[in-house]
Amino acid sequence: MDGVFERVANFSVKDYDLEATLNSGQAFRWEKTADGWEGVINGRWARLSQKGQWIRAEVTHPVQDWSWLRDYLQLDCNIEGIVATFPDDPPMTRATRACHGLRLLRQDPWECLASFILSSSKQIRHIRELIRALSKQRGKRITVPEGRPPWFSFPTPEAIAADHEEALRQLKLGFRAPYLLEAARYVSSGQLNLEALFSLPLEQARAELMRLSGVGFKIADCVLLFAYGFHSAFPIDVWMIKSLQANYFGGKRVPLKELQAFAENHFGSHRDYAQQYLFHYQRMGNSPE
DNA sequence: AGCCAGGATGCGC
DNA sequence: GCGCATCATGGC
Repeated sequence: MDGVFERVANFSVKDYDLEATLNSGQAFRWEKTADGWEGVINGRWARLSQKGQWIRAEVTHPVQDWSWLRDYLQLDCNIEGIVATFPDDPPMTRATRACHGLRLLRQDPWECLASFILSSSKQIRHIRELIRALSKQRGKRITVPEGRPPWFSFPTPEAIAADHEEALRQLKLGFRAPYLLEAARYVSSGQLNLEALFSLPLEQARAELMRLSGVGFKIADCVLLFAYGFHSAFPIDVWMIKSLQANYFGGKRVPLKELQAFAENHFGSHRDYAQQYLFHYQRMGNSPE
């Protein structure tokens, strides 16, 4: 790729729904404006918008190689092939049709881990507010175009690790404060090597994440989905419990263990995407947002 | 007022 | 092994 340096790029896309993708509970910093979606990728401000078959990206620093953005947005994934692996049953078909174009992002592991530690027992809009406040208080101010409100990078593990539980509690993190602090100290000290998880099998990567207090099966699988791209991760939260029970168990209550076993067997080799489609479809129905 | 939110943990049984 | 209370906060 030897293009020229540009601040704007346009990408031809097929079967891509940018709004659904940025607003489906996998990333928490994207904000809708009159001109698209503003957010931060790899510590830099970006604005994304979509018109039909085109996604437009605007950044503050001239870029020659846009592969980082193609990777983040997963522009090159074969969504048709993935959808073809879904089970051929009515609920899955409904969700697939309703969420056409929804993708899984490929996010930074630390930001994703920290974000989902904070997500515990919180509504999505509260998670967004928490992360906005945390970034403002502990991140660095970054360059934005003239006239745009200030933006801050997501705080590094080092910045959090140097902090104190009580100070974090004042940012309204609640019982999540010690969890985030421990995670930051594990990562910044090298006790947990997030880069190394890319080359581990799913079960080992999951076990590594679950060494952290405050990280159980569900949060671990969210990170394995949204940052690492493990195809067999299948986080089950309250929305997925509702979805699975309503669609596959006649509305009856089912123990979590049983739901996990069902998901493991039923949703095929791309459970990652099947999960996100069911989740988003469930949340569209009676969305609190 | 009580219940719920992209949960996890520690306790009693 | 299971169910249950508890953790902190905000919105309905």
